[in-house]
Amino acid sequence: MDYKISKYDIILKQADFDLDETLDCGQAFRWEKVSSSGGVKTYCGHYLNNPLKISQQGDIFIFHNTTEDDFLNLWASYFDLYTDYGKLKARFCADKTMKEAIGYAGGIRLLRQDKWEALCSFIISQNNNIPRIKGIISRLCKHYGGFPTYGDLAKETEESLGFLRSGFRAKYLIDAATKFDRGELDLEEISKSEINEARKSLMQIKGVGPKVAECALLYGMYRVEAFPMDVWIKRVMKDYYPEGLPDCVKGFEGIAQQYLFHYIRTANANNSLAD
DNA sequence: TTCCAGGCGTATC
DNA sequence: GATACGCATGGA
Repeated sequence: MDYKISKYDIILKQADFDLDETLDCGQAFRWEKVSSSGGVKTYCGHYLNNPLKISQQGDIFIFHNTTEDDFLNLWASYFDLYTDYGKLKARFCADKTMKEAIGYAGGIRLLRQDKWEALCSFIISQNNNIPRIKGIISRLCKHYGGFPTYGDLAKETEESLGFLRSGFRAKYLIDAATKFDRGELDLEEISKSEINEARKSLMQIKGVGPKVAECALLYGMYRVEAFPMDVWIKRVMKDYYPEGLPDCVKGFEGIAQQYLFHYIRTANANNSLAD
């Protein structure tokens, strides 16, 4: 990794990385763009309630007020910096559609998020839109002074979570929290299970179906072979891959999915403008 | 006003 | 196992 320490900051030179494409592409919901001017963009957010302010100018990144220890142990892992995306992208580009998708947003990286937070986030995501998902999670974190533990949520009721305005999803959050709090399910164990076993375990939670389970596995447990099928990816499959995914993404379907999700949504937005 | 959003539970066949 | 429908909320 090509980085140096400058007073209280870490300065990193990193290819295949863009903050907008990675932090605002619907995989994480707690990052906020705080400024963008003169080619420098800055985001603030958290991993496991550790705060970070990060800036980007081209392929140079500044991790503000960060120790080398935190950079190497927390953030390099969170941003998946130990994975060679150049190599992955080259492999994916054997497919024409993948090549085009990567051309739209080659700076997407799969974040290694917290298991519990990712599960909750995607329970909240169902039949919902991204701005409102962010609003609900923001109210949740504001209320608890950080992302709540499952112990915190296990104490709540549908009524006491009314402030979230999360609708029918509140009871699903409580059911998940209760199952982990009582030890009926174990996130560490699930993350190490064979993937079909893991899917089955997660789907014991009310409000967790195939899609949410797949997201929890991909975004919270870095199971890159998981492939969440939402309304957008269903369109991709219908329009581009009626015969199924190409061989070149095998084993990394989840990372390929990130590029495809961004691609179909961007293409759709552009078509809407043209209509 | 109506439609839709990174789906799922339930009822019905 | 497949298919239809309701669901809370709020932005477009």
